[in-house]
Amino acid sequence: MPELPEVETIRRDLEPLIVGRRIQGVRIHPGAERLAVTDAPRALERALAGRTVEAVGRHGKYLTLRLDDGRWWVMHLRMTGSLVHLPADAPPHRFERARIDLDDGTTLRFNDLRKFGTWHLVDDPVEAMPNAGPDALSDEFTPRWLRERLRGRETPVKAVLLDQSVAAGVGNIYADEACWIAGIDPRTPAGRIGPTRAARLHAAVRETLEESLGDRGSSFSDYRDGLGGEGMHHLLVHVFRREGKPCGRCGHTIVKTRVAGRGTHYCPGCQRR
DNA sequence: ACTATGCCCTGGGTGC
DNA sequence: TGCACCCAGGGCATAG
Repeated sequence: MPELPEVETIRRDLEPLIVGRRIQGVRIHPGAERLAVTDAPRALERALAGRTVEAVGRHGKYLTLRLDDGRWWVMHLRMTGSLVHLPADAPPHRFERARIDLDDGTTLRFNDLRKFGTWHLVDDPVEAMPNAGPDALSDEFTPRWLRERLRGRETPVKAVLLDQSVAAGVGNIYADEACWIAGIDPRTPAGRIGPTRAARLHAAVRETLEESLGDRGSSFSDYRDGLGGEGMHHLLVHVFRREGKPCGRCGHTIVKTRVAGRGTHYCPGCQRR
């Protein structure tokens, strides 16, 4: 599942390889028509052909490619998507859903087992992400902002962390990790998190995202970076998918439960309500 | 306004 | 070995 650290790794990998490159052609493969959200597949392919990539940005889990006609190609990889730079003659991955040919003889391959990924072609990136709040690594995501968004809510604190209007880019892995770092039970009603713990949680969100980014993300299953390689951070997580194993801080056995409809991992020994 | 649930999708794992 | 079933989940739509 590419979350903020994974998408940022892809962005950094691809930026030097595709900025200034002209798109020779785009092909959305049969069966992957739903990838194209804003236009029909053939119309999207036509609109992208001939454009030059001017910048590669990111907001939350969205990749944003600025084109030379002023429009934005906004991609979301959802759970199993990847975007890999390869030579034109490299064989397709088993789950290749689309292919982009560039003017230097290289390609980008959009691979996506579950076909949940999306492409938008828009005048402004916000059109593709109407509910996106501040990026979790931006200056706009502050302890005060998080505290305000937690206040008065009955919903579990983890559900607030997963809300992209609160902190864009946090997904299931890093929500669990942030709660562990902060010593907070992910089921805790959000309104019970006071200013001190909110500040701790804010710092924990930043810490887990930055640590993972330093390790080029986490490759639990399908995630690959912009060059097709794996991240390292899944080897260093504290709780995510570590149920049955000992907590590195207190030694209690990590458990798995369900919170906000998502598999949730925490340590009952040192994460408090 | 807030909260919970279902939908999309398919490979991999489990149980019989 | 084969087959049916269930699970994973981001973002959105819908219902209560």
